[in-house]
Amino acid sequence: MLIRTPKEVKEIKKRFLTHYPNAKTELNYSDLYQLLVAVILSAQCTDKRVNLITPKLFQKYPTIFDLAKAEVKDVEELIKSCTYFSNKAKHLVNMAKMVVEEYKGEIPKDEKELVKLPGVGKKSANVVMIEYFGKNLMAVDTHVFRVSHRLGLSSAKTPDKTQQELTTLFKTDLNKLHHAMVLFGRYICTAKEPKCKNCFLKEFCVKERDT
DNA sequence: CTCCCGATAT
DNA sequence: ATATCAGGAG
Repeated sequence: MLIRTPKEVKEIKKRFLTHYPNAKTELNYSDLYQLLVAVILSAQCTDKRVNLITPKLFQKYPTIFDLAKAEVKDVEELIKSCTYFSNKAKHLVNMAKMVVEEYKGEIPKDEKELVKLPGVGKKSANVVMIEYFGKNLMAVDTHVFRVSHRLGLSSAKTPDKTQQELTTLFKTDLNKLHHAMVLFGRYICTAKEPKCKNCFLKEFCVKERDT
């Protein structure tokens, strides 16, 4: 269902883009391998925490080939301050093994292939496509999902559906909008106590606190 | 739909 | 002490 008029959508889009002109991920990385690892670790975990973990991890495993040969227990030790560390340690090593064995060590460059990797779901694959390859895609994480609902841009019950709706509504600059909406959700339209005083989209808030 | 499961704010 | 944050796999 469409709550926002096309004119309102345009205005919301414009404000996101002007308030966050240079939005990008807050994950630290220096190449595609590091970005993919950081994104896998960031599932249900804050970027801040991931950034605390990755320096030592990348020092011990500088390339995907090193990670493919790693002991899961050693990886666990390095990422244990991260939520679901046990699953993620397995995913990281298995992901690296798959890339080495099935893709000659070359991390795939499209979403369809990325999603096949252990620990990589739709949101993570989209984030990599947006961040590294600059693709015009909308990735829907918990922030984008919440913000979309509060702004009346989506009433979908699943992130997948919200992604389709946002893609249809915005059409262009989806990658920039993704980053902008994440930052907006993380620092202003927060899950718990939204900073409504600092909100530059107040007038579009449906004021329904889900959950 | 359940499990996974640490850190931080309250 | 407890509620809340934050995605993917089986």
